[in-house]
Amino acid sequence: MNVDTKGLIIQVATDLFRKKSYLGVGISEILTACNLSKGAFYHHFPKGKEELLITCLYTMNETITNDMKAIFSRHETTVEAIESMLIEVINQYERDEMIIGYTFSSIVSEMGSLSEAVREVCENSYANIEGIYIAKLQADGFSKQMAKELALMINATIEGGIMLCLTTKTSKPLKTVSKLLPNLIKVVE
Amino acid sequence: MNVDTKGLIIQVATDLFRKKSYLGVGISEILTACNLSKGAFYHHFPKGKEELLITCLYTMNETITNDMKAIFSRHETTVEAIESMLIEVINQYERDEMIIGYTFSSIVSEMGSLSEAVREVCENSYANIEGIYIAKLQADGFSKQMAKELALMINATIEGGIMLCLTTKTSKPLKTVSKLLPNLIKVVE
DNA sequence: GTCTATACGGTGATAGAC
DNA sequence: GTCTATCACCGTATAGAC
Repeated sequence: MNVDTKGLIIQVATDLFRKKSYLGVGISEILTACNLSKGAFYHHFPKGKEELLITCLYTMNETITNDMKAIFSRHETTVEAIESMLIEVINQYERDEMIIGYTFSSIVSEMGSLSEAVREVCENSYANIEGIYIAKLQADGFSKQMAKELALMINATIEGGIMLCLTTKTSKPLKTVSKLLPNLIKVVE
Repeated sequence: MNVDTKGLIIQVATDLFRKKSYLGVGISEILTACNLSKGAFYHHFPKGKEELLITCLYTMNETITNDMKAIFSRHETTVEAIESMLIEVINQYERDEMIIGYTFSSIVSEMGSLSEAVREVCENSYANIEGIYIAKLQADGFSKQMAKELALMINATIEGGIMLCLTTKTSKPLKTVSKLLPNLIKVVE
């Protein structure tokens, strides 16, 4: 019936993992939402739930970096690109009451110490995200060293801001981040 | 035998929750580590695991804010206090390979959308932490409005930095945060 | 490639003895 | 206040029919 069962599982699982965390969602729940049975699942993911998670992380990573690259190519400077990106995240959060990208922190918190494989995928995803910042910052004229440090700061602040949005159930933290983050970049510019 | 069984449970549970996340630890595991049985546990926490978590969060919050207040009273400015605080966190992380405070993000990620009660305790804890920053920033001469925004930024950046430390298994992210965060505060000072 | 049926361990939680 | 025994349920995972 369905052309791409595996794709459906990944899509539904990614959505549920974001909403209810990885450990908070069971395979049965995912399969019920997909209208599929265990047999179908273990055919596509013989190594089970963790294999599914890692696959989800890879596709998330690809989506995020593609989105970011598109935004960053449309703007002159790093500051402008980040402001534009954050506006998009904030709008999406206010619309869906859920942040659907740019963050792997929940997975790291849950699985970072339990699964080395999962931690490495997350580390790699963050490196990709910071890579985009670094390239743009260097184009802005920052030294490679400074660009690296700033990229890390930007990544940390945005991730922290997202987490505070989830904690307070408002978009205010990300709005403040969007307002003050440019100061960090401009001060050394 | 033990003078304070409830305190022991809280202590051991807090430690395990930090190491393996809330959903990743079962009650049985906590009780084995305590050398106790279900009966003892449900005597002290009749409402079960979530009640235990909330109790742990309260004591964590108290410890963190007490530690922070002690550090902040020893230093003249916000920048100095934060630098001192981060040095402590970094040293502790390099010693124990685990961050044992200043962060509720893993709990928020896991339980924020599943339990409103837990989310509210975390929100309150973050408000307490930011309150300490705000008081010091105002003593530095910042306006109330500016102090609030800066406190949020500081909180977000440090939480994000901690999360990146866990992801990369190094203390580098927090070191960079410690180095660059003062720029954010000084630029408007 | 998808189904049904099942195995088996672990979960949170309860009841009742001491 | 702590124990043992037991509960029903859900977790992941497997086997075999179609």
